[in-house]
Amino acid sequence: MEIKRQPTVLDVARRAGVGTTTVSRVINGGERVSAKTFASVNRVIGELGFVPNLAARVLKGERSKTIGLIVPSIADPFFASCAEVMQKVARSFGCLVVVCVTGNEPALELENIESLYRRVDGILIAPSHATNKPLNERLDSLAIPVVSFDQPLRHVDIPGVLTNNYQSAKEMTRHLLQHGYERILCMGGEATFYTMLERTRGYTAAMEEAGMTPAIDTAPRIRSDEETAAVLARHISSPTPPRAIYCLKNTTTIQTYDALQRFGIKVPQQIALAGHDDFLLASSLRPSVTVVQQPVEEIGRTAANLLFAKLAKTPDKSTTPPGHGARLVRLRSKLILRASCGCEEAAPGHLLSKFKSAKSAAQDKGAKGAASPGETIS
Amino acid sequence: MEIKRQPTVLDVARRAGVGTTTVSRVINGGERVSAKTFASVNRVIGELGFVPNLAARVLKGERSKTIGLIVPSIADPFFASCAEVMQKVARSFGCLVVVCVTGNEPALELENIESLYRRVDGILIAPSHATNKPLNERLDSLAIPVVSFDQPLRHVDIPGVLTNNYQSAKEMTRHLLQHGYERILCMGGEATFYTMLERTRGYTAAMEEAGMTPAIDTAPRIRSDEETAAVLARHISSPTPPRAIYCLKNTTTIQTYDALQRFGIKVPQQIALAGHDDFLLASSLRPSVTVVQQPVEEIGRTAANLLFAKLAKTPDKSTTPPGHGARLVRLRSKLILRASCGCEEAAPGHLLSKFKSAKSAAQDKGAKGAASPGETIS
DNA sequence: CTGTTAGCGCATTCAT
DNA sequence: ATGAATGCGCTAACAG
Repeated sequence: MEIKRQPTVLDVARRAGVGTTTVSRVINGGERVSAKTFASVNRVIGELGFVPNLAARVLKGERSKTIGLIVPSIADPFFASCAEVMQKVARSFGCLVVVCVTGNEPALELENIESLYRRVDGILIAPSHATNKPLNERLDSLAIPVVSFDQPLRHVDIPGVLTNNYQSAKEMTRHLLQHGYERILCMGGEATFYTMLERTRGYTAAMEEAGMTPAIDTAPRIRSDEETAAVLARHISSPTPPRAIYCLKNTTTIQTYDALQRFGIKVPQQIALAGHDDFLLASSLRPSVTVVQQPVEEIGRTAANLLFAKLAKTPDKSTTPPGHGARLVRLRSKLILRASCGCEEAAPGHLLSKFKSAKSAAQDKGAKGAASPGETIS
Repeated sequence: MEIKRQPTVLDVARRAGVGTTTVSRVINGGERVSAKTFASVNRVIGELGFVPNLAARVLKGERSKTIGLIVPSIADPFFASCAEVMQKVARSFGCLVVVCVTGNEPALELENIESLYRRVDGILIAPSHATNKPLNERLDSLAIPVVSFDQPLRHVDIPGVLTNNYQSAKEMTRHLLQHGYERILCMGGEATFYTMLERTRGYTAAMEEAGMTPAIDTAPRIRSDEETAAVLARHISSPTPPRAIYCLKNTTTIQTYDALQRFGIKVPQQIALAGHDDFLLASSLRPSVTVVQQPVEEIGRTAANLLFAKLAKTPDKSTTPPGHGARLVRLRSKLILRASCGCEEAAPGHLLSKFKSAKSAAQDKGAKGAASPGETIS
């Protein structure tokens, strides 16, 4: 465990009998260096365990090889999955990712941007409010590439990746209507967010298109389990109880599902249910839950790639603000029709027989290591 | 949108009519500076929008105000929740968090450590293998504080936070035994990990204590849905099918639960189920799922605090390796007894009446936009 | 192909 | 209480 000072380019240079420039060239790919010196310098680098000091590089105007990710919450499965892919994309570009969570508080969003600024090469952000003026302006003046996802940034020249919230909400509502349900309630919290607004719009459009009266019950803040249950109870007890419910967001869907269970209400026989955003176990619940599924990983990958594309276009050190070319990429969500909306449950029956045949095949070492390669994470 | 060069201490100094030293003093708290100059310098800083350049500071030997977090996956709810608290703790210390995911691959773990080294002030790591030699040694030679969590690091002087996996697995198995089940199967993937090993040990101990024969079916890698189903099918079809199943990890629990549903097997009547690690919706499923619940947030908070405690002890710039004082903090998990193990389901009945009273009070505008501000309802 | 040299922006001795 | 000068480690002119 040597506590010696970390070796520098100068140490390497001396030991290799060359100048510091040559060392610098070698660690940067070895342009304009003879194969011989290249090799010998590289050897010395190995011997000394030399690692270039990033701070010094950055000070010289090089990139920090780090990008920032700003999300409302990293514990939220949606953002967690996004972060995972983004991290992978970043690593493929030799970049690290620093994660900031905002809890959807504009003040924290701004604060995070400040602490990220001049420490990262670019920023990926899932803003809480599309029209946050100070945020928009600050991001616009940043001189490093920014890409938004999940929600767009209005009024500024910043590209973003989002899904067709409006369209898919409309389709889901239509589907509910096709089941013959007339009174369809739209429930959710965080009603002020862009995504929620879009979904509400889609719901309303489908209802009006069918000549039905939209019934929307949202709250500005995310609702607790108990709040959701109380709201639901009120609607159920009303003279015109809903025949179906469309939830704007997966936590609402889960809370609603849970409350319906507790109330002893049969889904979908008494009240049908559909939600926006898929969630783990949605297919394992009985009844399984019908949802609009967003292409989460694709969102993350697309946003990250967009950012690195901008980074690639802007030569190092150029302080030039990201040129005009803002684009909104809109990805398509899918309707996953399961049982809670009234569609047939995928025959739950005794599928055991299906696996019986596997029995002999897997009889080897207790199925040990019979791992199918990669990407299992679905 | 000024594209001007970022202001430096020199710019501030000139404009304020003082020397750079004074500016430096001001931005570092203002020791040895008259109140008057302090104020005037501060004003200029505001006017110019001056922000100290971190790279230059780091180059001078200051801290980077950044910590690294290395986890197998950030999409995993357990690590995502940890990350969220850690991020919060870090921010309270003015630090950012860079997240690296390893997919449990030792090579990536090492690679991440290298890319983090000399860019962060400390590292939080959830190692995949407690006894990974190169990893242990590298971490030990790092000269910056390291704290492990979820799994310990063996053979090195590095503190860690973990839960009583052995004990809680034993208790859960005992509970299953108390239900009168005799053949209890222990299932899981990633069998080589410390946490899994500990849980397996606990299960075995409880079984042997009761004079039962342990039956363990694990795989070195995490299993896919289909693999789990196949493994399960084999056991069920065997001459001595299990009466209960203890799953080592939440994904396994979910997969098993799902497979049992598909097989049309009644839980817990035909086969009882219990798992290690709680998960979202475990209480909403019917039957609800009995689990060992780890204090996730507490793990994250404790680990982060441990790291910052070490950071506080080591004065800036000191290259002194973290002194000896490694401690393992062991947090207690809880048994959450729900229905899948055979315990009574919390009466699902028609609790609607409980909420009926809210009806009249909320009868206003057809519930449209009748969003009660925040938490009023409770 | 290779070496010398001058900063990048800041904290810091050492004078004053 | 304040300032001038120095160097952290690296890259990029600019010679050779």
